[in-house]
Amino acid sequence: MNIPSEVSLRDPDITRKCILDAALKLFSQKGYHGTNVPDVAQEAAVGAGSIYRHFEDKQGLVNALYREWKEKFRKEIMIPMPDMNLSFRDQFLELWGRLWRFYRTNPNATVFLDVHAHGDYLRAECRELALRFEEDLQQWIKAGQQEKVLTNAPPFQLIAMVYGSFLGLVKQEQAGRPLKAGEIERSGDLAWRILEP
Amino acid sequence: MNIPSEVSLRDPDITRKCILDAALKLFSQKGYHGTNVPDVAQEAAVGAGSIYRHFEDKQGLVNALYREWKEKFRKEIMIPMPDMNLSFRDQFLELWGRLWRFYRTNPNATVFLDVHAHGDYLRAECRELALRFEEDLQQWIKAGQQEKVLTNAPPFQLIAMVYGSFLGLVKQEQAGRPLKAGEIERSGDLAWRILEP
Amino acid sequence: MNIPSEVSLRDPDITRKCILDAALKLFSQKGYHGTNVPDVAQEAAVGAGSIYRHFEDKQGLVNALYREWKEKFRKEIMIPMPDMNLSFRDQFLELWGRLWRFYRTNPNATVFLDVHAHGDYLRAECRELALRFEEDLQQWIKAGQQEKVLTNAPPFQLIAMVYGSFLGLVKQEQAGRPLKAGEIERSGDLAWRILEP
Amino acid sequence: MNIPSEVSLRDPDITRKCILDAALKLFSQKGYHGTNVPDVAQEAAVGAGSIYRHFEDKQGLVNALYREWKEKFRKEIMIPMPDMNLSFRDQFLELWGRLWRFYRTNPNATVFLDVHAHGDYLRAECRELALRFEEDLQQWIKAGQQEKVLTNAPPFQLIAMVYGSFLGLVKQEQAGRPLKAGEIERSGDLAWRILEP
DNA sequence: GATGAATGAGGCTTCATTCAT
DNA sequence: AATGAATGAAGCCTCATTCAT
Repeated sequence: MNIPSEVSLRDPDITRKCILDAALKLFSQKGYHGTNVPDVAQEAAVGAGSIYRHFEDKQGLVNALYREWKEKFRKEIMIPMPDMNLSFRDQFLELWGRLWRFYRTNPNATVFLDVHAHGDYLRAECRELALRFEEDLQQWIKAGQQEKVLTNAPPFQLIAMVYGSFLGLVKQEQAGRPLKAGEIERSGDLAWRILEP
Repeated sequence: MNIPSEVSLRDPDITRKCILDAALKLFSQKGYHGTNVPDVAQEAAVGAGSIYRHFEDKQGLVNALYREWKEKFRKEIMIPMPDMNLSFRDQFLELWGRLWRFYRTNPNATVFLDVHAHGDYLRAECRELALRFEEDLQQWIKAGQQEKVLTNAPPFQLIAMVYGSFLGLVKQEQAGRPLKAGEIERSGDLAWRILEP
Repeated sequence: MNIPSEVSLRDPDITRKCILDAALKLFSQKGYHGTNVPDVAQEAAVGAGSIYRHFEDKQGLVNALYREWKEKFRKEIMIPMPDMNLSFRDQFLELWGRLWRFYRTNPNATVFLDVHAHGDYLRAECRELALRFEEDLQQWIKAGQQEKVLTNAPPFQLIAMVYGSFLGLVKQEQAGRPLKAGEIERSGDLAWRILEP
Repeated sequence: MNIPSEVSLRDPDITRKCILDAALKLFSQKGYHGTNVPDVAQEAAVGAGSIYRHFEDKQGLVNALYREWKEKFRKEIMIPMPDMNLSFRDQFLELWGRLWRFYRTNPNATVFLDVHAHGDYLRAECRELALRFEEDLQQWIKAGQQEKVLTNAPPFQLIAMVYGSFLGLVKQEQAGRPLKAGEIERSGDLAWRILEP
């Protein structure tokens, strides 16, 4: 009854990658509920049914996407931790630079991770990933606070303010106001001020 | 004097208010596409059809909601501008305090305005509202920069970083980690550092 | 976006009845999996969505249908039980006559109850209904066996053979070979022989 | 003499048999529309595509299955016809015994033939098979009626009642209430009564 | 001949919207 | 003005079928 108009010979892993890339683009632009599966399929240039060969369902797709990117994000930002012989300021500037590198390389992923951080379609496992990441950062902050080279405030709040600053700038870029090279460096100086003793 | 022989059981304006409140709650929690009209009606304790008597359609509802709250937000934050005889630092702390007052009084609205700031269901008119607001803030920043009491960086970026910090803290609260009274004040100090010369 | 082409003013209970009747017809003819919901809607002359206003889903629909008809069947066959002053033969012939009356009045329902008796989409509650019915019949058989006016064999088996005979004849009718009036009566005589001592 | 240099790993006929067996199991349990082709393939431990190498399509598969089993059924029940020197009662008991032997050897097939006897996916050829079988039985009945050793009623109806009784007992077994050896024999006595003059 | 990933029509279900009451 | 049952387009998902390997 159904005649596939074109049979792809792609490696299954490549098909999976195409789907994830298409989903990333659409989810980051239109959100989870605003994106529909057939559109993801079209963007990925696969049949709608193929998505279900690689993912349980739409929810399984966001969760896989979130997990993959959150993990990638964590690794690129946190591993390896900046050289502890550097000053905390320089360590911070390194982290800030990594954030920007990640964003510039993966703008959609950066937006996606922000927008989907609290959807009720994310499974517990994904929420824990996010938590674990913040706890690692917290350790770093606490160390600096004990050395009196970071200001004294609840670590979670410092993280929230610094990462919030970063996301604020990201939204500027997304709205069509990109930062120039020097401005990015400058923004690191400004963000560092939040943390200074 | 005429005494109405029959008094409508519900003031239409009250019905409208109920709908807007219900929509605010649901839109802020589940997003535009994740919220459906019958649920808004139920939350508002009105019939589904009644929504269409007060708003063109679902899109008309978000737009009205966004306009009303963005306007309210603008007024509560910007009007009147802090006393220009105060130091810029104190002016800023006043603005930061207003942000927190607004958030604590209207947490759903604060989240709503953030989450829906870039939906493609927002009509141009709403986007302009947001822009105009930022331009007013920009003026304030530029004035400070000319007086050399605010750091030199593109005003839009400073706004983005400061408001981003605020939103970062708001997300912390939404995630169940509320700031104590002293911490809010402290956060103002920290945010101010971004703007210092 | 959607404009109902025709708005029905039917009493909701009537709509529900129309859906049940349409479902009975199609389920009995094509089975559960062979019947699709839009077809039921069309047969019932309602919109496809309306079915979900009255029933949880397709499974909820079969279950409701099965429950209603199994109950109706039980009442028409078993209530009131034939006069116990009659001979068991006459009691049986009365029951056999009721079966035929039920079938002739509700041929689709008779087939439906047979075909769907063991579907794994039937909820436990429905299966119990069927069981309870058989247990009542069993009581009647056991009474006759104690009076030595019914043959001695496991009651369940006697029920199975007699009701099987009835269903065999029903299938003949469904295949286009209806029994004439006298033949129905005759079939009662023949079926009775199974039960005779 | 030629020795094949390479022996096919699987005899095609065996593959075909595996598919038919898997289909029999699933079709008998879940019906035609309730069974899907990939599941048949998995049950048969073959690739989904292999089914289409042996059968036209899903409909071709049921039809082949029905034809094979109906034919096997006919042969096991009717060939050779019981010794005509036996009394009709003994001839009947022989047939009844064959029915039970067939069922006990092929329970799925027995259920399958019953459940799928009237599906509209069966091609005319299959329906005729069923008809021809009944006509043969009819001949046997008519002969007995002419000898006045079988009761006088339309042969089709007698067949329907007797075979209906058999199916009723089969359904009991399928429902988990198996007949003991003596009860099967007993059921033959009871079924015979339907036919007695 | 066998495989199984890919396909997309079609099934089940949701929900924005209407309108008779 | 308010209601809420009804509607049907559109979304999510299944599965019969194909074909490159």
